[in-house]
Parts: sequence; C-alpha cells; structure tokens
Amino acid sequence: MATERRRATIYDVAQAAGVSKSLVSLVLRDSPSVSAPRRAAVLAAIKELDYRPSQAATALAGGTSQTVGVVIDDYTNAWFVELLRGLQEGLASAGLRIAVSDRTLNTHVESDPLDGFLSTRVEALVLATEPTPAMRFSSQIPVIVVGNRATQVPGADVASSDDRLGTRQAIEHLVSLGHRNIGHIGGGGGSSMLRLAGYQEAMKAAGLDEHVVSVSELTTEDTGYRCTQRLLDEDPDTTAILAANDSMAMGAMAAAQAAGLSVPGDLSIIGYDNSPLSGTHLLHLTTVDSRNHDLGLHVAQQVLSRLADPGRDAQRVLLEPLLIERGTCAAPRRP
Amino acid sequence: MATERRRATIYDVAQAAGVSKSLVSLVLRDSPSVSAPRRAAVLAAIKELDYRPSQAATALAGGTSQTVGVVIDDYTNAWFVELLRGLQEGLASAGLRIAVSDRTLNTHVESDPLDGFLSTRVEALVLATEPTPAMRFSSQIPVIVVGNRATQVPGADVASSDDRLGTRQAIEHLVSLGHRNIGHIGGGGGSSMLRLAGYQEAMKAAGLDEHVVSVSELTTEDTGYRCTQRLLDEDPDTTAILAANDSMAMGAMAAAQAAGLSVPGDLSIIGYDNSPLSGTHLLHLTTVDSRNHDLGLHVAQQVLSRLADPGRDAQRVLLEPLLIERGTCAAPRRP
DNA sequence: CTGAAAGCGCTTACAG
DNA sequence: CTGAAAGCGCTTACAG
Repeated sequence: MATERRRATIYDVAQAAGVSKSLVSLVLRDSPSVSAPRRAAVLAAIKELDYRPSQAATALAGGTSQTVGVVIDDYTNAWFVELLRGLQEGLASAGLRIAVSDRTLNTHVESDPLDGFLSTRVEALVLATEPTPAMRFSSQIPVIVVGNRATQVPGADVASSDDRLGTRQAIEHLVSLGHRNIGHIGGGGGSSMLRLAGYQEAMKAAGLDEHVVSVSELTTEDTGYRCTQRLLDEDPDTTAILAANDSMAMGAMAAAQAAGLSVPGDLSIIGYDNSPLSGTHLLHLTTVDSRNHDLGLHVAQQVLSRLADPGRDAQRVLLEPLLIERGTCAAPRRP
Repeated sequence: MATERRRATIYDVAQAAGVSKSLVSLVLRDSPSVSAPRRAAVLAAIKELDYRPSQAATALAGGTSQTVGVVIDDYTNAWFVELLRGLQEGLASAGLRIAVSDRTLNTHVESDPLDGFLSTRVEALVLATEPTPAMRFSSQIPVIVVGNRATQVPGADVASSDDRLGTRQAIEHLVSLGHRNIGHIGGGGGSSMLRLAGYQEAMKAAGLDEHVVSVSELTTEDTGYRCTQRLLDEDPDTTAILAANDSMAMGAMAAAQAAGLSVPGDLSIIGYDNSPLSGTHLLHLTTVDSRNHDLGLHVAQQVLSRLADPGRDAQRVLLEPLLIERGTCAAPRRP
C-alpha cells in the first residue's frame, strides 16, 4: 500500500505531528530548544511516514554538503581500508560523512575524480594518492595529503607514517639477528623512496654494504619475485631481504621457494604494511605496521581543525611505525 | 587571486557568456537545440570561471540524483572491485554514477547504509551483500541483488554466477585427473551453500563419497587452514581438496605445507574466485572465475532496463563460471 | 533561442 | 515555540 504516493516531505511530517515546519527542521538538527513531547511527536511522525530528509535539499539550503571527499588509488590496495575506517570514525562525531573515489575506477569516465567532488561541494579533500595537476590547484577547499608523495600540494596538510624510520627499524632487527648480507627490493613512488632511504641509512650506520634491486615502478608480488631472483643471482650470499611492501615480500617468498631456499632457515624476509596477507598462516610474515587506522584518526583531526580555522598554518603529522615480528626472520646460517 | 570570491553559479556563467540562464542549463545537459557559437561561448565562460554545477541543486531541481547506490560487505573483499568496474562501465553511458557503501565501515555510524542512500534518493539499489531486513522492504526504488544470497528481496532482480556449476566443473576436473578421495572445505552463506551443493552433485555423479569439513561460517585463510587440518586428520588418504574460495585454499596450502605435503605432488587444491591472490607466483592456484566484471555489466543492464520500465517482471541472470587451470592440480600419487 | 516564473525540499533569520 | 518569507542553485515548461 502507499506504493504510488510521493515521498514524504518536511511539510507532511509537520502536519502529521501537528507542529510547524520550522520545528521539524529544528528536531532534525537536534536543536536543544525543542520540548520533549513535541520532539517525540515529530519523531513519531517521521517514523510513521518513513520520512528521510532529502540530502540534496539539505545541502542546498544549508549551504554545506557535510561530506569529505577521499581519493584513493585502487580498492584492491588493502591499506586504504584501515585508513578509511579511522577517518570515518574520527569524522562521524562531527556529523561528517566520507565519499570515496577510486582513481582507476573513474579513469575511463571523468578526467579527474576531483570534478565530482567539487560538484558535490565537499568540505575537504583527502588525497590518499599521488596528486594530479588538477588536485594541486584545487584552492578554495582544505586539502590533506595522506602518505608520502612525490608531489607537493601548496598549503595542504600532510599526514603519513614515518616510512624511513620503519625500514631503519627493520634493518636494525636483521642486524641484531646477525645478518650482514641484507638486500632490499623496491619500486617507485614516494613511500618506496623513503623506505629505500631508511634501508640505506641503517646499512650505512651498521657499516654494511647496500644491495638494492628494483625492476620497475611497481611494487607487486610479481616484481618482488623478479627482484628477488635477480638479487639472489647477483649475490648468492644474501641471508636476508627487506621488501618495500608485503606484496613484494610475498613474491620474495615464492622466489626463495623456487630457488630451494627455506624461509627463515636460509633466507630471512621482512615486508612492509602489516597487510591482512602478512598475517596468514602461509606467509606469517614479519613486517612493519604503518598504523593506518591511527593515521585515519589523525587525518580526521586535521580535517576538523582546518574546518574550524581555515586560516591556520599547514600541519604535518608523522606517525612512528611498528615492527611486527612473526615467522620469517631468524639468525643467518653463516653469519 | 579570487580566493575570497564565492563559487560561480549559472547566473555568472550566463552573464559572462552573454546569454540567458536557460541557455546555460541547456548546454549543461547537452541539448541539441543550441547553436555552435553560443555553445562555445558558454563552454568558454564555464572554463573561465571554473564553474561546476552544484550537484545538490541539480538533483533537487531535476528531481533525480542520477546515482545508483551499491552496498558491499567489505572493501577488503577483492571480488567487489571487478564487479564495481563492470557496473560503472555499464552505467556511465547513461550518465549514472555509483556510490558505494561498505557495510562494516558504516556499522558504527548509521544503523543501515540504506539510510544514506535513501536520503540521497538513489535511482536504484544494488545489493552485493546479504540483504538486511530494512533492505527487504525498500519498496519504491528498484533493487538488484548480486550474488547468491540466503535472503530473498521481493520483486528484486537477481544477478549471480552459477556457483553450483562452478564447483561441479572443479570436481569433474579433479575426477578426470584420477582423484577419488576429494574433500571439500567451506563455510556459511548463500554462495558457500551452492558451492557445497555443486560438490555434492558432482561427487554423487562420479560415484564418490563426500567428505565435507566446515569449522565456522567464515571462509577465511584461517578457517581454511583449520578445516584442512581436520580433513587430513579425518581422512589421511585425501588426495585433493576443493575450497569454497581462494582464501580458504590459501589456508589449505599452508596446512599442507605444515603437514609436510607437497602441492600438487601429494595434494591437489582448487580455490574459487580467481582473486588477485590466486594468480601470484606463491600460490599459482587453480581456481574458478566467477566473471565478476561481466556480472557488473549485466547488473548495469538490469538497472537501466528497470529504470526504463519500472513495471517489468523481475529478472534473473546466471553467469557460467570458468575453470582457471594453474599449478595446484595434478594426478594423484596413489589413485 | 530569450526571459520571467514557479518550484524542487529544505535552512535560516525574524517578528510575534 | 509559530508562521510567513526569502533564498540555496538549479530545471522545467511556456509565452514570446
């Protein structure tokens, strides 16, 4: 029944509750200046009519979308999930919702995911991706860049994990186990460069020779496999490998297996990201946790403080990563 | 410069282009009844002013959001990615965009992701998740259920892959290799039940005894590991395992490894989903492809045809899955 | 094509 | 608290 009836509006609710339209609006926005009985009457009418405020009308009349746009690279990248969760948690109390745009998903449709967000009039823009030229000049709205990026966005806040420190910790762990022949496999991008730098610093500090292999910009399981093959080929005495991320570490494990090397007996491996993958029985991978959930929470704070004070100086948040010891590291057989 | 200026509206564009407001509106919606020179003038003004139509105003005035809401379980589930891509491709030509809501993400915030979508006035709802009670009565708007679900939504279209056929194909493949002791590990949910049924049918058809192990509703790597341990414990003569999905298959590989069994030498394993995981060097897993991209395309067609003809009968689409042969199956050592 | 007008469903003061 | 009013930025006929 009532299938053909049009959607209930605020007028219908007011009429059903026997109050004014303004009062309904006040109840909707949780105004304290509404008496309990009237509030109850309005809520009852809302429920009765299955009324839901039109987001379009609310946004247009209120002049605010109450939405934060988030651009990510690709849904398949697991680190976004925890980031989004933290971000949403931190924003929810302020009544802000998030809208997510996958860059690869939109690539065939719009020139830039930014377009949609600007039409939506998002309150702020969170870029968990390498900023495109258009994103560098988004002006008007607050921008928070998440992660270590090659491109700078003028005036934007930045929040990231201290990738350089993370790989330094990983190398120190391997060195403390007695490893001296430690290779690094990596790819391109801002994070990869910092992780490489941390590796180099720590190796230098320990008085050890570097051995870095990279076969492409990508940091996939396949490139990890190929990098490891080359690394083991170039230096068969390698006893440990630090990968730029868990996917590459997974590839390293496959290459070790193919070479007849046991992990961690013959070869120790450390990943990066503490992805769901790394916690599996099959990998049980020692890795570095970037604390993406915490990062999301910090980003939420940056969004809120920026909205409260649009004129404030740009902030930088740098989180300390955590080494997660699991089963892929051991003392080398031949130190 | 122009930092403090308010956003350009359709009035500003009209004025800058020296035309009427109505004409701008026509250009925005690609009306053919606009002369080339005027259209060019309007487009130039739009570019000049960096004008972007307000989505809220467009939706409110036009009475249509041009948005399709998609509810998924969890961003970490890789099969959604291809589904979303196909869906978006199929919807883009009709000018429809998609909005995605992650159920676990929203669980702490709204009672139901449906609320947000109804406020947005989405044109249609795509449920790639087990429908909640609220979703069963969404009424008014078209609903398309994707995947094999335990719950029915009255009047909704359904699109899914033929899971039962998929596991049947998998078992037939194992049988043709000479396996007779084939176990199945699974969990709960609509897909799992159908995959189980396909296993049972094929085993029966081949005159073989079933051996099914399930330790929980979940179909994770961990449950796959534990199911396999139990299965091997209950029947050490098992030569092949069919898992309800790739994650469980990964757990099976870990359990085989822990038990000192080589894959596929001692034990053949087949997964399901053809996830990115299954294609890695480390797994190189034989699996079944559900053709999720195609599924997304079909769902898009269902959305469009339903919007074109709201009164049409509910449709069912059932896609034939594809067995992907990789490296985890071989003839059994002891047939 | 133009131009004036009404309306989409809300929010926001504001006088009572 | 109410009630009438203006306005958010568009779309949609409609007379010219």
